[in-house]
Amino acid sequence: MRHWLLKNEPECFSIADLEAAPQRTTFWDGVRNYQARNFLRDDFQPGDLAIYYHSNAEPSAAVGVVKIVRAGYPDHTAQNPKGDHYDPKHTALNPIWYMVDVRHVETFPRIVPLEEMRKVPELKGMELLKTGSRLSVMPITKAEFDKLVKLAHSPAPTPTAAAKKPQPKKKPAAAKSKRS
DNA sequence: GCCAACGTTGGC
DNA sequence: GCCAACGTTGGC
Repeated sequence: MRHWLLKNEPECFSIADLEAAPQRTTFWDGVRNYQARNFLRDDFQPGDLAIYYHSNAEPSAAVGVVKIVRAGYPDHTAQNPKGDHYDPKHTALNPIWYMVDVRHVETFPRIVPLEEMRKVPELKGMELLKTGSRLSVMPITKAEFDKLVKLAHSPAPTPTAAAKKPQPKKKPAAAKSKRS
């Protein structure tokens, strides 16, 4: 059994949306990157667990756990010319893009922000933390998975005086259209 | 909003 | 097959 990290913008589909979905399950569609596709098509297995990560969020953070309930199969949203994820090169006979089904397992009692993850030695090796990392589907180790779950069930770290910075004023997030 | 980093495209 | 231009991602 493998462990994964799945990234999505909450404006697009948040973990709350997944929790509210029928059977608390959805297909993880719209991945249009070959490296991520290979993971989805070749390596995801039912029973695998994944960290749900909110990107472009305030703050960006690990927010929960999902379980893979169906292995990779062709992403039919690539065949919808009206959809955001249309790709004319993808056909039913020669599929290019794949998706998996995921089911909600847990919404963390405390989210683990990216900023906090960067400070945890056990998480140093994660692809997510690398500069310029844009993969939306990536493997993580069991140790990394367990550490994130443990952090999410522990109190927030108390910032030291030195680490405390005045928070710059933030504008409320503008309404965003669904990501393409 | 800015912009660095990245993947993809297309001219040659 | 190179690589510059382009579009996108995503933290800040």
